[in-house]
Amino acid sequence: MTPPIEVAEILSLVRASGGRATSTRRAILETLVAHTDAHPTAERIVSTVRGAHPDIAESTVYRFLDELQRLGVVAHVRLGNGPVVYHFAERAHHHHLVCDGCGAVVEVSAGAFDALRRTLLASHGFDLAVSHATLGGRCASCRSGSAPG
Amino acid sequence: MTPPIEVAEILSLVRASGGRATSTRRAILETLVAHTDAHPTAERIVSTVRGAHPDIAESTVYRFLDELQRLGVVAHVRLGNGPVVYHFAERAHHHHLVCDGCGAVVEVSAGAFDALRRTLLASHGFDLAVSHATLGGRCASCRSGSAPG
DNA sequence: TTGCGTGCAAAGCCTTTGCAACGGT
DNA sequence: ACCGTTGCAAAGGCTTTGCACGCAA
Repeated sequence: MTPPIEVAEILSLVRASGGRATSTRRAILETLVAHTDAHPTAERIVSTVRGAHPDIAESTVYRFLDELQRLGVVAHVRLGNGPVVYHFAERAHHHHLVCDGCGAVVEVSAGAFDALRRTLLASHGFDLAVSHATLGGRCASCRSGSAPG
Repeated sequence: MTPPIEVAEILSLVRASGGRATSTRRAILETLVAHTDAHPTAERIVSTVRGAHPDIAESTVYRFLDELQRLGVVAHVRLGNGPVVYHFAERAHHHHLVCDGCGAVVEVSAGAFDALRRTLLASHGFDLAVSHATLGGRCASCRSGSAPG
């Protein structure tokens, strides 16, 4: 039930779900693995993959990322107002705090959310994703200053 | 420090910050007050305001909502993939759970977040907004069924 | 009178869609 | 051979921007 994070395993999962393991998809996955600790946008993924596949289309990346998301392999997150960023669902044991004042993004380990997660499951039957939260608020430095951005 | 939720008070706040109290702005605020318990999009606000101001431009609404957000009067929230929705910051004592499977939006009272809020403040100096959270996960009905959307 | 606010129209950013050719199984 | 996948290009949804006129303070 735990989605894999190795290229070969993910491609097996794709095949098992009726999809096909193409070289383009392998290249996209390799890029994602290389960015495991970052939060690449679709555009960033495209330009990295172009190293190996110069003709890859943006739409291909969007479509495959969508499928990976459906399979539970990756999650997409909105940080601030920019484009969506992607990351492996299993690898991302953190959530994001986005400052309303300056737009800074702070990562918090998912452990801080354990209690909340249990609460939401009990009260609303809602299973909070370990990887998928973006919370607004005001960061330490914006709070010490006075005015909003 | 608590932002007001009455039209006249908000317009005073706008003036105090160097802005001007125009009839267009009054109409936008009245629309927001009328939608206090909903989550209107910019488009919804525009079409409602057109009742009183047929020629109001979308850009005017976006610009004023931006300013209200800077003043801390309203917050904007992303629910799912659609357009941003707006609401009064003070009135919204709830957060949003968005189901990754079916897109359903569940509201949770902010009280459930009190413990988390204290934790984040202590550990990261981050002041979680009472009104600004959107959490991903899987809702009760999608969990009882088996497959994702 | 000063300069912010406004409508209009156009551009912008990110993402999705249609379609014919391609390629995995 | 079948059918999912791809590149290309165009459209799409939502939001922002430029500019000249109008109006609040």
